[in-house]
Amino acid sequence: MVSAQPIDGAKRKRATIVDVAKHAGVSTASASKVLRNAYGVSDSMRERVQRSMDELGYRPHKLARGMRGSTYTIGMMVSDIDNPFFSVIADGLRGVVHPQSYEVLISTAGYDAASQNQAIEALVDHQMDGLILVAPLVSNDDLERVARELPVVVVGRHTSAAGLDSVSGDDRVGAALAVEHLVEIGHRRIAFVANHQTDPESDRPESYRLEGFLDAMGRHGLAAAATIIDSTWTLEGGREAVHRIDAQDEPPTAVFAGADITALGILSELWDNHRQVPAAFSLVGYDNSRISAIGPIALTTVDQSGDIMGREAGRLLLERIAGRVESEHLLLEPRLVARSTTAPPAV
Amino acid sequence: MVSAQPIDGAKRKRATIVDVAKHAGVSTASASKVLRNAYGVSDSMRERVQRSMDELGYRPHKLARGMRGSTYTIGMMVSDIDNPFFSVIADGLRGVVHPQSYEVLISTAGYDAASQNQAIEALVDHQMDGLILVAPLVSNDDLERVARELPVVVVGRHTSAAGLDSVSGDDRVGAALAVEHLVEIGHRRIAFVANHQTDPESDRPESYRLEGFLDAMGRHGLAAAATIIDSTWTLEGGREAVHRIDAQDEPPTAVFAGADITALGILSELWDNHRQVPAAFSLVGYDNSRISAIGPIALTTVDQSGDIMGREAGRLLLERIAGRVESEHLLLEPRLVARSTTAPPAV
DNA sequence: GTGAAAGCGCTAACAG
DNA sequence: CTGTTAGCGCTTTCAC
Repeated sequence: MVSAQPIDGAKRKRATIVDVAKHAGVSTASASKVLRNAYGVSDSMRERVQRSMDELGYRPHKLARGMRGSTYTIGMMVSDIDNPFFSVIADGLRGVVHPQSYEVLISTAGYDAASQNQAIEALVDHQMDGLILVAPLVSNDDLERVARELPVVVVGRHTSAAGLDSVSGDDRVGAALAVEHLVEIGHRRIAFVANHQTDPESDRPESYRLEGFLDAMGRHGLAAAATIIDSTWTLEGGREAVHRIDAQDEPPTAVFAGADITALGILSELWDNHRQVPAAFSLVGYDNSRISAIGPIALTTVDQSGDIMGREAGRLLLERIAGRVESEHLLLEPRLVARSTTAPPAV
Repeated sequence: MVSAQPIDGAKRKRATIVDVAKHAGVSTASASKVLRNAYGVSDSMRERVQRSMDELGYRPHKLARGMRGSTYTIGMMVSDIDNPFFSVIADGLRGVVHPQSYEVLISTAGYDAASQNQAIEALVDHQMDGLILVAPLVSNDDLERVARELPVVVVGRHTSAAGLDSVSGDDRVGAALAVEHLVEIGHRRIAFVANHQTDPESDRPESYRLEGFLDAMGRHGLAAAATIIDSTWTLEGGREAVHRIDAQDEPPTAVFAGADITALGILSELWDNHRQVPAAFSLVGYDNSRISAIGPIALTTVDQSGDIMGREAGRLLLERIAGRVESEHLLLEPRLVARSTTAPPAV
């Protein structure tokens, strides 16, 4: 009354490592070693087990692996799946981790700290081997807490949180690039659309871009000609910004939108009122999202090379999974992409 | 030499169900029942266990749950994270499954059957409770194979595969809508940009849209005025289509692009050559992606209400997880969104 | 209504 | 170099 035999004809279950081991006539431990490319297996055994795995169509059970070892899966948190910038990052990331037989699973988290924390927890609960957090809105404390549990790389946010890596664009330099370009073609009165959607924390890109804008204006003796338009970095925020800009006593001849999506909103609102860019004013975005290149848009913008960010983030994360403990913080050089929304002022 | 006491001061581990049970002074089995809202627990016990969970900050371990029961996670496969249509679906989906305490994890799979199959396997290996497959490019056989393993809902593809549900737009009707609109404002010579990027399988949206286009043209006695432009549904494909259109003996006065992204490519190419829409020809897209609404684009297009698709897909999947076995196939009514890229022909 | 005990598929010690 | 044996945290019979 001990031996249990599988009832054939019933829904055939997936092969397990026990089946493989039995089929190859070895112990499960050995089969496991082959699976993990671990040390101490003879070539003949490796081959035999491999063949059994193939024959049985064996695929390891991620969950079971995760219970003891690792899941070979890395989790990526993004606010929104529909962000061209995020998608480039994801591509870059996959490019470096796939060859190492890691997979990427994405969790979309929305734009508030609470739901982002929840999304991060979900990833942790799934026993990911490491996390890529893209432009997270959670506090540094939260970041550090997560980083104590598993390897974390933050992308697109200059964080001072300890115990994790980060890679982001040099937003200060990027903003300066936009200013230089506008000043060079003759603009003086320049407005910056600031993002105040979220709890302003000093290490967020928007803060650095604002700072970079103000510094650059100051360097050109244009501190007095700089205006800050308070809005949010969304399509709707861009539309609203137009009205705030128009309400100025001396309207600017150029607007630096801070983000492409905001610039798009501005473009839309102007268009609805039969106004043109750069006739109404010159416009610069930030991100060089794919849309910005589309003919009728042709937005002048700042590129922050998301693909490289993704690749570097993947590299750093793999290193951390492999055991590195010192933090690394990468700052990537942005570059200006001049298109048709900027022109010399009308005088 | 039996009692083991946790060494305090060491890195505090996450609370497990054993800790909760101990803390509440009940068995792990009971704790588990409370966790799962299972039958047969007294109110007093439920309350006691709940409090212990809160106090210990207990979060169940997805992997361990998945080993025996379910992971309360549903997997979503998309070709590309950067597709506005997919993102709306994802939002709709989350809207219905979150309240039931299910999470969504996304895997991006690219545009070929092989890597999509791989992405699907990855999701299965993670023991998802169900799968949402968005516009999958894999064969019906593959779909059925997966559907035998776990609940599956296909979105955006009319599939005849057995054992799964599907929800998609009525592409035939959508294409007809575009034709009606163009014919109504006076067009006769109309071109359709067809997608031949992938192995043409009869149940793909592109086939239905092509069919719908030809049928509608026929109904208006315009079969001879219909042209098919062979290209691919990408930005680049749209650009190329322009040259093929120009090469026609009698160029069409209107173009139905089959997808917004293609229309965007067309718009871009025209713009680069200083040609305008609808002056050069009227243009209709398909999808009503967010970009199409942006002022300078203002693309006339067909909306297939992705949010409803997402919601319905979630509902169907939950039903299937709950045990439904009969297949359901939903067909959603599309609707035309007329904007500025269509106008009566120049005569 | 509640609890004890047997696994889920895999990996990690440790023996041989 | 290979095999035995405990678990990982949870759910699930099945007794009580």
